[in-house]
Amino acid sequence: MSKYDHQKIEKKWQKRWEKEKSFIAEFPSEKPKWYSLIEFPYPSGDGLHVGHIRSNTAIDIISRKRRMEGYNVLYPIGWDAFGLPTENYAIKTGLAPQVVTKKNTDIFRRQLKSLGFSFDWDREINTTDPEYYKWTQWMFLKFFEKGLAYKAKVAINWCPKDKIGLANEEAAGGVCDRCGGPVEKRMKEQWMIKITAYADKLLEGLKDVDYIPQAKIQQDNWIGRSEGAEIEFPIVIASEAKQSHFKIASSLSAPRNDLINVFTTRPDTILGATYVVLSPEHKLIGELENRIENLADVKNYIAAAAKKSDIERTEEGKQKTGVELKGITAINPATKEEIPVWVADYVLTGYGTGAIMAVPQHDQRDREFAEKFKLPIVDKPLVSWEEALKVTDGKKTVKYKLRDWVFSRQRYWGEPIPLIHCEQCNWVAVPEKDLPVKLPKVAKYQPTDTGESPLAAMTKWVNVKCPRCGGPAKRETDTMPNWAGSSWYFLAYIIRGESANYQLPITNYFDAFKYFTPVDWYNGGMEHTVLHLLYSRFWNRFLYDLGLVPVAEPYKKRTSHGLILGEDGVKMSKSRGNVINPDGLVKEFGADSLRLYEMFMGPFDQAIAWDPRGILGTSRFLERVWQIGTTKTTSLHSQVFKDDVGLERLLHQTIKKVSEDIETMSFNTAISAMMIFVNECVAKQTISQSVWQKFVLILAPFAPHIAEELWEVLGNKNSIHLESWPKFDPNKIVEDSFELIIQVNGKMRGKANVPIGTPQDEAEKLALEQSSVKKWIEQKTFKKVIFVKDRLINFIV
RNA sequence: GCCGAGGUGGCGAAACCGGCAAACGCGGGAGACUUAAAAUCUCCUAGUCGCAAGACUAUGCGGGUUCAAGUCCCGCCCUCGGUACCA
Repeated sequence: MSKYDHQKIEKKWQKRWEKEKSFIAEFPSEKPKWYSLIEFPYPSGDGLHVGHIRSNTAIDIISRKRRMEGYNVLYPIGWDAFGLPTENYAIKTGLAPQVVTKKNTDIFRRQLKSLGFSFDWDREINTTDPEYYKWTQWMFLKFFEKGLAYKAKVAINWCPKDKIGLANEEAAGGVCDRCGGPVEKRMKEQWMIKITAYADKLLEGLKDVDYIPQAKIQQDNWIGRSEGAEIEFPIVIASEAKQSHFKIASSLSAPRNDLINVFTTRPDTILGATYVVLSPEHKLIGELENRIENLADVKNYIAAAAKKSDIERTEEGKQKTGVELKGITAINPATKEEIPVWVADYVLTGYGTGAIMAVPQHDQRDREFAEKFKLPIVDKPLVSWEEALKVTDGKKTVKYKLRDWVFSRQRYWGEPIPLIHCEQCNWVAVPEKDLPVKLPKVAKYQPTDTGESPLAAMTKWVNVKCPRCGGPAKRETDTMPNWAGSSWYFLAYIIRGESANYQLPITNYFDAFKYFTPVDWYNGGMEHTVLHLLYSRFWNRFLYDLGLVPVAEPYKKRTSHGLILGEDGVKMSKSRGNVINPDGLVKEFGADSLRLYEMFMGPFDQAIAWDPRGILGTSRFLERVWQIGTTKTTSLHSQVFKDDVGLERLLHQTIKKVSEDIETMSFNTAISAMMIFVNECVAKQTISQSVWQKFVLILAPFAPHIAEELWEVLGNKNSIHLESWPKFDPNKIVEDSFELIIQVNGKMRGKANVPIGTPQDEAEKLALEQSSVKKWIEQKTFKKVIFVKDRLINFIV
């Protein structure tokens, strides 16, 4: 009896897989394809997180099972390496982000390989590789070319002390996380991408995909399509003659400063509209400035609102704030009544028209506001939509919550936006032959104190000739958001398999796309189910509309894993000191034990706290498997065993359970079923080889190293991943008896072991023979007997 | 606030379509083996009352539907994810 030497055996098989290129996806191939995808990691300086292992193992299990089922599996890996943490590290240490990224990805690669994931390492990608971002830039230029990229003024977080723009995370709670000072809002010109033009397509696409329902709902709600109406409320200015301003707009298209255009999803409630509310950023306020009698109050209020984020504005719950615009009123176009106009930050600029008609009788928020400021709440009858629109001259419109994508960052560590600004020609695309526009080396990674990216200081790099007219021009110095590179990476893996340096043009890869896409199963975190998923669906849909990719929806199926929290039940973080380093666990218990524990620890889709003792259970389980596999079967090779019907039945039940549970990601119960099987084997003197062999096969996707070794011990020459997935025999899983539950008035009073298929009359007879049942029934009369076949009998007395 | 998910023993959890609540594992207890310890193996382990047979109470809280509710319905409370520049 020798102990299982995980260190030696795991290394042995990892070497062999690498040498034999066991997990390389082939193209072209006669086999059916299977494309498994995990969200490629951000290579942070902290090293691999145990959470990565959870998601990677789950999809590894599915990928390995699919190979055994005869598929040509693509399960790729790469690095989503642009982003803030690396940049901030570079700012602090002066080390180039390129160098830091190289170091971090080397660590991640070694760690991932030590866990035996069946990745196709030949297709490894890195979003910060200029050959990779050449494509990201090329695709951005397609958006530009099609008029979907445009410039607009957008509010950013600005620290007036540090003189830099801040990410939302760096400005949490309205405080700069560098200096602790207050953060302001500042308007800045940014590149935008018109994702809103795809709102309906993105909604429709959801109908055809197999996402977990909450992911679909989140996407649906985020896009937030709502049908309503725009209705214009004429303005009355107290200081002027009222009559002259009492008019309905003749043209709805031209913006006018004597009307407030509101958006409502409930035009039918118009008779109850008792005031109008503008968002603090509404431009009418500026235009009517000299007519507002309490201008100082209004300006104070607007300044205070500017300091809050949208979330802060609305989350202060029932404490609504606002200021009336004194001297200005509006006319309800349906009732012709003069009603007050307020400014309040519960109305958001970005949604609808930035102005609402308040109907406190029908809307909770309006009611709270009205109650607080003693505004009238009237109960007027509803009218039909048609009537409302007719009497107000309003028009039906569709609005979306979805806003356009802010695509600029004033940062170094991102893809340079490949545009050049020329005084004569305005914005001009960098010609395809000049891509990629590489990130130049800079001395400082800190944004400049005008809020521009550090690239702006590279005058040599910035000043170029206009590609169109040859005149003096300047490069765009903004870079792209981290979302850019991850929006199309599932295509990059396919390209990378055909061309190591991702040669353009994209049309070369259409056949490979046709074979491999869509991704058959994409797993990721719930934290990505809105933004990343939506951005990449949009990006792919855009390429599809250009005829460059063959499928409209990139991901056929989407599932989500739960976060792994620290032992203390909170998110793992360096500062809390609750981070688990997988290296030590792999060394002490082995990759298979760790993989198994992470799959066994709880339901895959739920957040769970790390239990440092939990791995002991799966490690003991594997040790038992090893002992059985090396003593109870192999030493008795040539012997003929009497069939053990009970164990064979359990084997087939286990194959069924494990096969099904993998598909529903119920890995914890699959492992529990395998434990039950192994516990049963422990009690046996000998186990027939044919039974044991099948068990090793179903264990293989979970614990591939030990399974390979035991497979070899059984006398097999080929790797276990070349074998077929075992099928259960439906005839062999059937039990012949079951425990009948006997209830009286719904309470369990007895049990009886009876054959499957026992009819009601027999069950009744058997039940009433039991003294423990009888005493609850004696001297009472039956009202009813409920009989559930092969399960229970319930006497109502 | 809004959108989404969750709440079951000392702990992680299981429970198909409404049908024995607590499978499997961790921890704990007792025993075997051992000079001893570790490892391993066997048994016990929701709570209360009871000598016992057993009875009662239990799935965040309060109601409801049902022969029967962890599961379905209504109303709350708490925790987590997202909230558009963390990824």
